[in-house]
Amino acid sequence: MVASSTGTHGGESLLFLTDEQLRKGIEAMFFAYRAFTSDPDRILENYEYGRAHHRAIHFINRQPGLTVNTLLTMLGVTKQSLNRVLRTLVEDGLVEARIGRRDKRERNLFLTAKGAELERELSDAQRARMRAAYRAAGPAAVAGFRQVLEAMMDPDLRHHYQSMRDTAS
Amino acid sequence: MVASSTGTHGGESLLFLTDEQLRKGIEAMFFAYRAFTSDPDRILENYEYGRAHHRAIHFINRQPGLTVNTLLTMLGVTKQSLNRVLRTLVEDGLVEARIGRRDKRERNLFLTAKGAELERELSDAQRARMRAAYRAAGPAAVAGFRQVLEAMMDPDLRHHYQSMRDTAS
DNA sequence: TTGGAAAGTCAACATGGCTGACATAAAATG
DNA sequence: CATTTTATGTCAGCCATGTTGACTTTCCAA
Repeated sequence: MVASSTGTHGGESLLFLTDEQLRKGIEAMFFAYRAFTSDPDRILENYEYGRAHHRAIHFINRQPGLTVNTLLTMLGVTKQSLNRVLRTLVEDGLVEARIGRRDKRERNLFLTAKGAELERELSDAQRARMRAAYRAAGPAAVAGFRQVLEAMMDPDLRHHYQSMRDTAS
Repeated sequence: MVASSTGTHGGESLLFLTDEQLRKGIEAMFFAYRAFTSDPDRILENYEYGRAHHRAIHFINRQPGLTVNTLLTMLGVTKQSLNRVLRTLVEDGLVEARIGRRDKRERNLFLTAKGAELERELSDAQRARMRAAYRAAGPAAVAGFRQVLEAMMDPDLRHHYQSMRDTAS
């Protein structure tokens, strides 16, 4: 632990809220996110796909059968933008778009076996880095990591994050 | 199922390293980073600048007088890409590129008063979110947050991160 | 029956990555 | 001094992925 920033009994040091500490946090986000995306990006160079395809595949895998609209709000892009990506994934047989049973206007999205295979390759790489970082930092740090990230999210997106099935995979 | 990886053999619970936990971490990074960039992005819409300009301004502010090459490696883009951004910033009087004293081939980059002003506006917004997240999560969580992010970085970029002037702690 | 929602599509445009090629000035090296 | 290397800048073009706007089809629901 950062000793100096934890010395807060009644006196409230709040050293961890200095502009300098906040700036360190900002840069940590920048550099870590770069690393975080680099592994899948490297893999995707071998395919005709990009980061946008990865994101779509990730969320379809996470929540099989989700509708286009749901995916849209999770990704935070326009339907035109997503559609361009989704179309190639469907054409290439990585994603299946089944007409909704209740509501036939909706499309429920699923990964095919081929799609699941790519998803695994991408997420394996990403998990490997995450696992190494988690292991190096330890359980307590991981808890803090998650707490801060969750507090940083916009409330509506936080709901998407929290609503994840915690038992899956 | 993750059940197998929840096994607590040896007494040390590695529950935080299950695939499910790692996936939560991956999504936390995604959603948090989205939020993290949203505030400056919103501000930049009022100007003719984008995220790339923000990043350049950020690092020039952090390390006044740094060379183009240094900035290049920190940002991890090509010189053509950076130059496009840097040129507009210099033309618009936000950045000054002074010829190096020791080595006249080099350009030392500085923010002008106008550049510093925009930097402050952008980083104020970003810090505000970071501060709120830090405050909500507390000092111990912040320490863990930083530990995990640092462990996640590529070693060479980690050096850039660590070499920051760190006045506090 | 009609209005609105879900999805798909076309077109056009902006940003910001990339590669490749080339120019200039200055440092470094033989 | 001559040559090579380095730091920077620039032009041209390509690609991925974001945007807005307009329009269609299908279908649910009031």
